[in-house]
Amino acid sequence: MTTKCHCKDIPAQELQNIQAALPGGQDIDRLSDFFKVFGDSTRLRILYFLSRHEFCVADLSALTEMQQSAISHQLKILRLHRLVKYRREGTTIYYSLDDQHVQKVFAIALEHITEGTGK
Amino acid sequence: MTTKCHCKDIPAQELQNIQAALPGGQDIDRLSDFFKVFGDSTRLRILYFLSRHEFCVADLSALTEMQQSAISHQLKILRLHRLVKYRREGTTIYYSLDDQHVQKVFAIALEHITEGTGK
DNA sequence: CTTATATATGAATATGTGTTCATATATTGC
DNA sequence: GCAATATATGAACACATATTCATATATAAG
Repeated sequence: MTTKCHCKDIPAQELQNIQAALPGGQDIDRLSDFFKVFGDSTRLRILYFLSRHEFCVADLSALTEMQQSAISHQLKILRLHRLVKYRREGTTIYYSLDDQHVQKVFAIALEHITEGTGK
Repeated sequence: MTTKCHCKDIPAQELQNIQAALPGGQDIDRLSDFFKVFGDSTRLRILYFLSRHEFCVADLSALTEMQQSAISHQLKILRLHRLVKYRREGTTIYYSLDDQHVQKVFAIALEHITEGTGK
């Protein structure tokens, strides 16, 4: 749907260009899905712990003080988004980070959080 | 709650250090709240448009093809998280980005999304 | 094959969240 | 004051999602 600008100073042509350059609907959805993964404190804590060390499910359960089942469910989500990988050793499964971007995203988000008057 | 590692090769001391270094519960919550804001495609599109130009509510409504009310609700969330700012001109209110990190976060997320086999 | 252990999974539930609808507020011009 | 316009807001609803409980799967040891 082409848009008509209600405001005075934006040429219709420029508006159209901007709208046309919007990443496709699918890309936007993939982007928001990516961020959704980080939008949960349990998953965030799991990612934090894995950023320091490889851990098995039981340990993540203990570290986060959450039930094993909850951790397994969240690890599945992290797996599907390729943010963690795992290896089996007997009955134990060790998880670790599978993405170099995780650390970067953390760093920038922290910048935002900590800026301003100790907000 | 101090944790006892179920796995063989991690010294209890190191575990404790890792858990102790976890950002406080409040910080984790603020972090996940920050990401939650990006975890919605409507908000993401608004942020994208604002990254290209300042816009009034009616224009954002037209560009996103969503009702004015929905846009206002989302803009409120973006305001509360200090991601956008606004200025009034008559009855019209112009919104723009209020955070330098937004662009960076976008870039890194896109890296993640576009890596691999055109996933 | 049976038991024990570690992890995964499905169903149920409770809580959170985005959109819509109706309406309120704020500004401008008359 | 009143009408018109742009935006904001509260309630309702529909939908998504995180956790729990019970149970299934997988591996190892005997």
